[in-house]
Amino acid sequence: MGTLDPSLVDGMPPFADLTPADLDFVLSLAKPVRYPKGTAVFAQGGTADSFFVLLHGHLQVVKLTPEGRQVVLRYVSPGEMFGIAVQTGRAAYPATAVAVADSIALAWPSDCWPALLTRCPALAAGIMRTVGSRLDEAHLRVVEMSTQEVERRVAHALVRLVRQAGRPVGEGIRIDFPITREDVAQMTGTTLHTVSRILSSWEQQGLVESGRQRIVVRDPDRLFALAERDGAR
Amino acid sequence: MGTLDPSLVDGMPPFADLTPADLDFVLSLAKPVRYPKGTAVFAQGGTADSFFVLLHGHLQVVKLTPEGRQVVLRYVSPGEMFGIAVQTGRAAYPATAVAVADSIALAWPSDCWPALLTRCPALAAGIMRTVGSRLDEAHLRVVEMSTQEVERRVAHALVRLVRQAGRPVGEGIRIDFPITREDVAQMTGTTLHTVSRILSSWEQQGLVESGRQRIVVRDPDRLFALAERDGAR
DNA sequence: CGTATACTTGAGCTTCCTCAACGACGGTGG
DNA sequence: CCACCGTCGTTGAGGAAGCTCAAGTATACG
Repeated sequence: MGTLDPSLVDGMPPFADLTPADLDFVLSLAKPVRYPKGTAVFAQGGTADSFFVLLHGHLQVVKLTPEGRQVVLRYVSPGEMFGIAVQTGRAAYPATAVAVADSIALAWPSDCWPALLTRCPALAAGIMRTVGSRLDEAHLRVVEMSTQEVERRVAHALVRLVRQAGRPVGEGIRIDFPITREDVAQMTGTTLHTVSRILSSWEQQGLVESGRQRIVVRDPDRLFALAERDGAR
Repeated sequence: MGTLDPSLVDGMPPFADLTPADLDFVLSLAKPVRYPKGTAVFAQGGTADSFFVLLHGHLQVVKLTPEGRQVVLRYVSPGEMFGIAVQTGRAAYPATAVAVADSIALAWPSDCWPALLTRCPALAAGIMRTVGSRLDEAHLRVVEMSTQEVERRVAHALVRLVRQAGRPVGEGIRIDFPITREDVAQMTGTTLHTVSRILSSWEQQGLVESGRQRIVVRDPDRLFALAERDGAR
């Protein structure tokens, strides 16, 4: 059995700076795995025995509170690493990753991380950058939740989704995976009712066009303005 | 001029695993700097030309929004690293660090990080763990702000402060640096008024005892229960 | 002793959540 | 192909948590 095609991870930040030989080595340790829609890649609290790069599809990363409430931490798009708990010295995954569309990921066993690291020290820097930008995003979200009202937070969430998983369609940009009002609510710390009202209002203003598990942004500029601009009506 | 006393960083996680010789090397590149109360160690947006370990005192790390609102990201206590932006590949500090008490820090020039890394690769893992746990904390805070009411968030903030900077006094544990209602509000995403009301109410219940820039927790157990327990009164 | 900064407390109001009911879409099986 | 049913979405009414506005009071520092 040959090694995987290097073009699979073409241009993915952590692997971009590797020599072809090193890349081959890295890929030789990985296994591609399919995750049909609805299946979990790993579960919060489970032993962190692998880390991943998403090749195809979309994942939702959720955190469950002791009281049973869910919060969506982020969505994973192709090209992104996820499940990188070993690298941060954690034995267990701090959240659950679920495929929201049929997905394929490359999986590395956690215990090959030391070998990878000695062979390609540059990987460490790449991971550091990744974790660093996750930290920035998390801090940004804390600031947002501390200072902005719900409508603006929802606008911001949609902007991020469009940037990350936007797919141009007829008249607008569509979020490229099924997403419910409840999902958006769990991203923004509100309720599905409030999200529904906001989307309804935006729909009347021609800002978005949405339906069952489907959101199409028709006017990205105005949405962006809503997210960024001052409380100015 | 000799090198710094290794006992300065005794038991500080990122340096714990270094050989005495390596530790000497690391310390030879650092300079101790004093930051009187009220002065900034670095400012948000400024070039990240140094990284630090706090030796003495306490810092507040704040993020400023475009609209001019402040959010307190964390407090730094002795032994903790801070300003580690180079390590995550950032050119500028994402937040401002201000001394809330007279403080002393060890400062390394950012450009000596590569040299440090080649000499002591183990440092990378230590930093990764640090950044990883910051990420966990940030995510925890997002979850908290999404799901818990203000009183509980304030309780949680106080618990963390007690753990991190609690100093036993006569009858209780005191937060070991000046902290205002406004500061607590900026940690929890609320207003100084609400914090004031909550502390007043807790004071009447004998839970805390507080005054101008001063908070003493008299009953840590009950405070902890307030922070962790279900909405059960 | 005066002034600046921090804290307290009340009253009213806004935002958003909760509760409730209904409507619509889409997949499944007859 | 149609009817059914589960899931998702919409919308209204009421209420509560916490913010805003507004005084007024204490504490430290010069």
